[in-house]
Amino acid sequence: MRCKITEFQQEQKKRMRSVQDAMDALNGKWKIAIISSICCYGKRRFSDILNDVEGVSNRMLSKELKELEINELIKRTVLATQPITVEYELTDHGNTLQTIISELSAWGIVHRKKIVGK
Amino acid sequence: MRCKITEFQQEQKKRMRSVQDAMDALNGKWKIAIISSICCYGKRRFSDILNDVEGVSNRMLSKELKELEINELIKRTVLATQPITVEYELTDHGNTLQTIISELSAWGIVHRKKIVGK
DNA sequence: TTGTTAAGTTACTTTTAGTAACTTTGTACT
DNA sequence: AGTACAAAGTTACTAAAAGTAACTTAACAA
Repeated sequence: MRCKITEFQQEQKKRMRSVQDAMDALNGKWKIAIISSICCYGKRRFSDILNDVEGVSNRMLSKELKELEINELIKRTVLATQPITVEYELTDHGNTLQTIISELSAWGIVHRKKIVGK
Repeated sequence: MRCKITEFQQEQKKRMRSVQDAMDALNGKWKIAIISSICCYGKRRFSDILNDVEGVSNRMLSKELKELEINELIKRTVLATQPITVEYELTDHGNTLQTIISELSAWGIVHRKKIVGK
């Protein structure tokens, strides 16, 4: 019987847990795409994001934006225009995702070449 | 009427598309966690991954592993032990996800401090 | 003969995502 | 005055994905 967990194994457990913590905030089919839309432009309105993110519906966009707001990754601002527009932007915390998104983008290009575009 | 799409906008579109390409390969609640389990240990058996990834069921693990194999991110090897064991390891292509996973792990730690562990 | 192990699969239920139509508020057109 | 349109959603309903629990297969050990 194993009585002592190695330091290495404990490290892996921590690593696994933190990866899951990240994914809990970013799960859902559209979140990363939504963040990258907002990220690219700085500020972005509901209908702009709806256009940027191919395939997302207004229902899903609304839902995912709410969850991103709860996780303090984006900030929602209602503008007193006519008709009203709503602007979304990344919080400082949301901005810390920039490197991850850049790398995902780079990886996506390689992956498409390898799998999709054979 | 806008007749010319700016170069900047075209760049963003490409960026968005490649992010989606990446996410298409990595979607599903458990894929990233599964990859990081295999990645940490080099080679990992079905039951090991089942243990590493907290909350995943054997049904889901089986399904996600199949999809990862289709996307050529992991390699499956049946060993002639008794009872048979199956080893999973990252392909070269799968290994290119290492930096993304490390960054997700680092981000997850920061995020937990900010949101969960307040 | 019964039990155990690894790596799954099957049948069934619950949760999540997708679709399409509707809402609200003010402005512009006829 | 009546109709239409726009932005940012919401609602009711359907389809797809994920979760649960029990079952399978093959070989070996008690």
